[in-house]
Amino acid sequence: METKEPQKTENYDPKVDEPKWQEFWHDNNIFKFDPNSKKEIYSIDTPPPYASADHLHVGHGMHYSQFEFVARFQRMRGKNVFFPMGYDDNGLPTERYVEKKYNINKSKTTRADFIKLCLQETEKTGKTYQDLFNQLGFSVDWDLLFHTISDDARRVAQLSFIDLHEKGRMERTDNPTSWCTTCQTTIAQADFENTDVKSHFNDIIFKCGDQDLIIATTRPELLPACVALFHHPDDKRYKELKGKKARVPLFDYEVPILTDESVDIETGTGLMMVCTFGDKEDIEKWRKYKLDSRIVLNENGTLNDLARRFVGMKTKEARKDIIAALQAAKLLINQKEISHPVNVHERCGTEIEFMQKQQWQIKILDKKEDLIKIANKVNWYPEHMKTRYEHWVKNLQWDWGISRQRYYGVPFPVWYCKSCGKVLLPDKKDLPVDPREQAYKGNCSCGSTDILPEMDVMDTWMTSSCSPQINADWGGAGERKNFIPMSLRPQAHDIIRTWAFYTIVKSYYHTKGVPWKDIMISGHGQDPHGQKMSKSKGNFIIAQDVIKKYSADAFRFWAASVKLGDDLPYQEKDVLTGQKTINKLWNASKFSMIHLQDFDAALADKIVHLQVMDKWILSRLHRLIKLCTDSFDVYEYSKAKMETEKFFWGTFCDYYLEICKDRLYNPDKRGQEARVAAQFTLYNLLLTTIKLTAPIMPHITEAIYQAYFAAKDCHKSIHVSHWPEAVKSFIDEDAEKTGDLVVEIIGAVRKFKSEKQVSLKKPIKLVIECDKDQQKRIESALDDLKATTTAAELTFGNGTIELENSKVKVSIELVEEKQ
RNA sequence: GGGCUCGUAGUUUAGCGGCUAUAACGUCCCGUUGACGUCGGGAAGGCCCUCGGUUCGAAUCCGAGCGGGCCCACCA
Repeated sequence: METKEPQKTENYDPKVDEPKWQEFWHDNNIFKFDPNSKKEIYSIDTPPPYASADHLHVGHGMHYSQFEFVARFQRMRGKNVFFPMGYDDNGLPTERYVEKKYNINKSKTTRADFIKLCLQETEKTGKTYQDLFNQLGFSVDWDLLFHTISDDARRVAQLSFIDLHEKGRMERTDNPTSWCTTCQTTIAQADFENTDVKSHFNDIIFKCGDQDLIIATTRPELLPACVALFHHPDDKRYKELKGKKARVPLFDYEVPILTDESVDIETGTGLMMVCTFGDKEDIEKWRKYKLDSRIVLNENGTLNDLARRFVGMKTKEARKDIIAALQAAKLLINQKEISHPVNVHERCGTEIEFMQKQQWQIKILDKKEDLIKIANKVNWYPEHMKTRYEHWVKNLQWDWGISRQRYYGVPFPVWYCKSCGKVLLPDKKDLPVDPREQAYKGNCSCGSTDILPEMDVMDTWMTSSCSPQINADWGGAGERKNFIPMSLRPQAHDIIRTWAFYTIVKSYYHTKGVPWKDIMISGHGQDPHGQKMSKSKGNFIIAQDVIKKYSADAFRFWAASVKLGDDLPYQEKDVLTGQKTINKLWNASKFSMIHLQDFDAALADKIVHLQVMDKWILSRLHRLIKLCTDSFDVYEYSKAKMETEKFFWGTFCDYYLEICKDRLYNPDKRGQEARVAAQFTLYNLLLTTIKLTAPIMPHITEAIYQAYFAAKDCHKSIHVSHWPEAVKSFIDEDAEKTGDLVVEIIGAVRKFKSEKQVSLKKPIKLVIECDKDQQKRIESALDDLKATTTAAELTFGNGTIELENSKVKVSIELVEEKQ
């Protein structure tokens, strides 16, 4: 294949050059995964974003950039990088997005129309994401793109269902479950979110014979659902109530009065009303004491005729009216304003209700210990994120309900026999199937042909939790064997309880193994004041806007400035610093390239006699290589970036470039050998520096590589070139000591000139007082030192003088220039 | 209420047992240096949240507290 050569430019302009290099990578298949390669595979379980956004904010860009650094590093390390992109375009998030955008809801449209709309939006958002990822310079292999609504992903999710069913992990129950009255579907514990709600504690009178019993409740609208009163067995106030019945006010029927240890004597009046179902406690007691069912809530959140004259009202409305009615009947004796946290559905903010529904669950509560153990076999970066996982698993209260009474999701591969009730599963090789659209092949074993499809779809996490299996094309024609565990799962910390957890559940149940070797967990990008970004708050900073204004490399520079796992406030000034760094890299390279025109890298290796300042900086460089490599290996890209930046700007540019100039410009004075030594050093310095920077700032480093190094370093792109090796023989402590001393003297001279307010070019007379060892050192770099400090004269005094870091005293005089 | 995490110059941060405690941005002063003014040099700026403890020695380790962020529990 012929390499396309982009046109070389004199100046580097990210607005023009970044898209050019992106095209270059694309045209030359730089990031293509090679299934036939013998190289070690490094596979990334890329987070498939929900197809439910018009724009992505800088936090998304930050998170995705952080593991993109890793992909580029591993590629340069010689790995065969499997870096896919996926879109999580099935399920409730997409449905909600569509409902909001078109102001519709599932009950007001047909399934077919709704699905069509979802698919259409899915495609649009896919395009938005692809644009962003391309603009950021993402090194994904787009041929590996997957959609969770695709046939392949459906097949995997259905295969997963059937496998779990076979393994006895799948259960169909009609246990009361959490329900969203807006989305009108069952939901899982992981879909909850907490918000503080202002409400009232209402003290309401129940009658027990002639006695008034006062119960405190926040949910008077559930009075018609009341099935019992409870108090603590040791509560003296209510001892004599045992075995008696109480009359429910307004609705006028009797409920038993029972005792249970779990009732808190201190809370409210110590008397508790149990309904079907107000909360989890109600469900427990209902089950434990086999209480009556008085289901008063409809699926859409209105009350049914058990509510008598309040029938048809929504809960909030009924609450108001029932309180008014109680007041009128003098049955409400007190009302206290409170604020309490309430579980709401994270997709729509609706308060969670409970509903008895036939649904599929994956049993997890009986395997908590195993699920914690298996997570220990994954390397967590940063490690403390594992604690969050453990706490979540320990505190789980519900099995994983995966049924959703929705349209746009992966259908269950399930039919039921109407006569015997048997669950009928398809043949695995026929997957994916859609029982809503196609008939079951064959009859039930009982002989019946009366077969009903399952109409629900699966929870969106049912698919995304299979992302490793989707990437491995489980059950597909091109199934990748030995692909799992994947090398890396990158994700943000807010979805540990969902995506990380569910993926581990699946992997453990399917294979008893881990889904990946490492997991790296990013923090959140925040607004400049450390606040969470949201559209409603108006502090939403769109990633593309920043890239457009500055550049992708500058954006990535910002994204690399925080430790893995930490939240990062968006600071425009940091992006600006990135922009300046791009400029500095280009200019330092321009200078270097001019002086490297006549340099033969291949020969130089043998003949060069390095000078002490060359040895000094090369020693530093090789320490840096070691540090960067070790850092990237444990996902500490921010450390690598910071140290490289410091070295490049503060040591390479500020000192070495100044030191070597005299040798480069004046070979007649300094000798050809001294010049070649400087060239050799410069060549290695620059090439190594841009390689170390390449994962973070891929565009500018590619531009520099192509402008000079590609032909010599012999790779099509810097991003498939070899990551630098830290070579021990370059570590030279003696040279470092000398170099540091020289640098310190240069610093002293600069300070002197600055205080005298003269140009750094101004000639001086330099007298250095130091010991013999130091004198020897300085003499070994004498010409470089004189040139850099523009010292017309340099002499040594005698004796050791204690001053500054190296205990050397320097006296400096300005030399009057002859006109 | 429980857990995790963070608290260092005006801002964002490095350091995580011993240096006069990093650096960048901002501020102030200076510099027509042949890569770069998107630059170079210099300066000012810090009770390293508070209080205890461990230690010869604490920004760093431990305990308590205060204050942010996140996660979870709390709906009677």
